[in-house]
Amino acid sequence: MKTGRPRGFCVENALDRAMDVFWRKGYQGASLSDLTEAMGINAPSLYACFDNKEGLFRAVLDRYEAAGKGFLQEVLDAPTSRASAEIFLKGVAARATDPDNHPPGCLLLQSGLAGEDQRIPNELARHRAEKELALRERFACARREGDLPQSADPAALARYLVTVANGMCVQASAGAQAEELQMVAGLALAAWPTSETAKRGKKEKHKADADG
Amino acid sequence: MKTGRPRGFCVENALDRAMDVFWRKGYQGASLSDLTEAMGINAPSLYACFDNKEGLFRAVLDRYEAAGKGFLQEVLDAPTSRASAEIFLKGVAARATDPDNHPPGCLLLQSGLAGEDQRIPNELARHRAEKELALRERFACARREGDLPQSADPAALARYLVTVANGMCVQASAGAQAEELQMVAGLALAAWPTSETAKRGKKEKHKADADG
DNA sequence: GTACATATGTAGCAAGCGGTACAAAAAATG
DNA sequence: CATTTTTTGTACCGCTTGCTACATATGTAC
Repeated sequence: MKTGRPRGFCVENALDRAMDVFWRKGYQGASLSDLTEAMGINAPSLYACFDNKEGLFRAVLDRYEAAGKGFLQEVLDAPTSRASAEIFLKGVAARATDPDNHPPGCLLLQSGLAGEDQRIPNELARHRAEKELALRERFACARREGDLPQSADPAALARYLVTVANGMCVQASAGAQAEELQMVAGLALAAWPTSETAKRGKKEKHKADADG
Repeated sequence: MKTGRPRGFCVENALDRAMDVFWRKGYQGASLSDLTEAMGINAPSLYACFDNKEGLFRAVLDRYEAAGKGFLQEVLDAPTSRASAEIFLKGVAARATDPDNHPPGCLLLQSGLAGEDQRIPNELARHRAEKELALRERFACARREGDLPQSADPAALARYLVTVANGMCVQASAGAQAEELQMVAGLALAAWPTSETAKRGKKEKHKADADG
């Protein structure tokens, strides 16, 4: 058994409180006093557990990513690339405007696009890029399987989706409503390329209409 | 003639230097020392001219908006809504990745989505919303004139465009290349609704093909 | 019990923050 | 010339920042 005085607070609860502060105020805007007050602990406890402010932030980031892992998997597991795109965009729209749970927007953007040094912005960009990569591989696979036309560019499609998603998060942080973002998601999906088989289907239907 | 010792620096040059600092470091991340050093002046000169840090930032914002006014007008003056959308998205892609002139991304996002108090984020959101409004009115006009189908929603289309634009700026700040964003713009434009006349034109062409 | 290991609260550190007091400097006005 | 008005550089203010020294509290191991 581990010896020593036991920790007097729940790490996960504390991380959730800290996440809320970083989310609302950004990395730089969140002061140690803000954080310790929200977490209900004193500075030495924070430093003993997370080393420093950046360590705390990275722990928050890990927890954030863990919480979003299920959603990403749901997106990747969708039967078609089109379904993946739809679940992704509509899910982001819903999650970015979820009234309880979290502030509007996305922690990966709110906490800092820019900073006195670039380390945190870079870290956040890395996390975002990971998801873009996952989508790209999903779509590359879809193209190999004929679910996407050969003319489709998996990298471009993935980039397009995360671009729209990031934009929706910006809109959400500025007060956009869930329904408004759902409409954006719907519009964005209209750009999705039609698969070869679907194209053929359409052509045949047209031909049938003309013949009939 | 105005009496007193003349100002020893060019206000517009100083604002450009300050803009660069705010752009790269964000509002909070830009310290007074950073700003005065970049502007080549001492603190008292800054305070005499711009009141305080927030005053300087608002002056920078005004200058930023003035510089972008021509581009916005070009977008609104385009002959069709579709052309407006294309000029807008491709222009944003180009401007967000312009290597000289400015850091990558967009000042209205880089300088702060979140902050210790919400005043700057709100101000930035207001500026972004202004452009969305201008686009909405452009598209509402286009619908009245038959350039957009009656089924099209001008507000949704405007929101969609600024969402994609904001997303592209996020991508640019994370290092995305100009060509990559141009592809995103191209994809996003594929979602643009077809006008009634264009639809009719297509149908007639199909009919002609079938007839021929 | 005693010894040890870890966590906690108080109190405070050096450094940097946004902002300013003050006197010298540089122009127009008479 | 002296006067007035504004800007400039130096030097500094009070405050907050991220962070820590230190003594005490609270657990396990023996």
